[in-house]
Amino acid sequence: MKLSVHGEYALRALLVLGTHYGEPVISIQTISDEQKIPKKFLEQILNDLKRTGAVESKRGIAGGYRLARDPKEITLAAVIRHIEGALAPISCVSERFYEKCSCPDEARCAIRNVMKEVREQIVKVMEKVTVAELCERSKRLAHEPVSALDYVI
Amino acid sequence: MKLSVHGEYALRALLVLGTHYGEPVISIQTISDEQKIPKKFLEQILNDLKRTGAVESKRGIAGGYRLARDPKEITLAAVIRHIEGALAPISCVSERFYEKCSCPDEARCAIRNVMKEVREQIVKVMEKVTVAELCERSKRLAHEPVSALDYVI
DNA sequence: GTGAATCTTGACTAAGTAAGTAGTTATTAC
DNA sequence: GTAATAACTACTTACTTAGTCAAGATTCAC
Repeated sequence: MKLSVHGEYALRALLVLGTHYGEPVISIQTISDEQKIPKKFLEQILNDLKRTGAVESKRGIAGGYRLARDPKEITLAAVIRHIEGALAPISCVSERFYEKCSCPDEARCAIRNVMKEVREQIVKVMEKVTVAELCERSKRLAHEPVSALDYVI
Repeated sequence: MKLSVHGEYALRALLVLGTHYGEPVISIQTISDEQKIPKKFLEQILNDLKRTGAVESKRGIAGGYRLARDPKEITLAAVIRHIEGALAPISCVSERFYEKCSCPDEARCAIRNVMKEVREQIVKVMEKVTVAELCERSKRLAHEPVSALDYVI
């Protein structure tokens, strides 16, 4: 049920680009430093994001990346779907990456029935949250006293 | 965000064992036939399930498997956690499989904040649904007319 | 134009996971 | 006690993931 680092890094990169939205471009180096992501690996990921149309790049000495669209219009669901594929826990309940599974009667499969619920819940959150929302949360969290934050051990 | 086949097969096997709850034991062969799961692969999975305490086995000529506990007490969450590990999409929001991630300030990480919501939603469904519930759904779905079922293409 | 900084592309690799196979051990009917 | 059946254990193969390396292309300051 896990997101790959690939997907996680993509979100982290978008968060950085989102907070600097409006500025010309941000270099890979800056993102890499800020989020502690291996630079060469990050290059690949930003390239993926570029192919999906989330970011655009500028080459050369003052080059870098920036969001290609309004951060309000980039949902986490869309990003993850492009980078990782299905959000659904099993592909027989995925709407965009549907694949038939081996169970004898898919339409009457109880597991599929449950997983459809899980999928809906995941999509509900990921579709709602945009890069803009992510940035707002980040800002809000930065101002909250540490005691108010909930740690998970 | 996907469940592995391992986890899926485990649930399918438990569904079979659940519907035959009360009977002495069910052989791997039967489960394999009923759910079209490669037999030898299924052996491994049932073995895993045995180690987690969900099923118990009987060897020899009339051997097989049966649920070790009341199907009402076996939640999908518990099964998947044992077979696959964390339900959470990233391990820094997992309660039982927590791992520190590389982000600079975990407590104030916006992505973590969102993923915590996703995790909660997943857990909510998976914790609620037990093997007994799965069997009921299966029975209910079997009796519904095909037209009432929603197909996903 | 030269050089330095940056993105771009592709191949490469090491490690881990998934899926499946083969052979072994225990139980019981006869 | 032997043979059949079924659980159990260990191993293999292929694929994916996470990350590196190297060479190339573009832009801009000077």
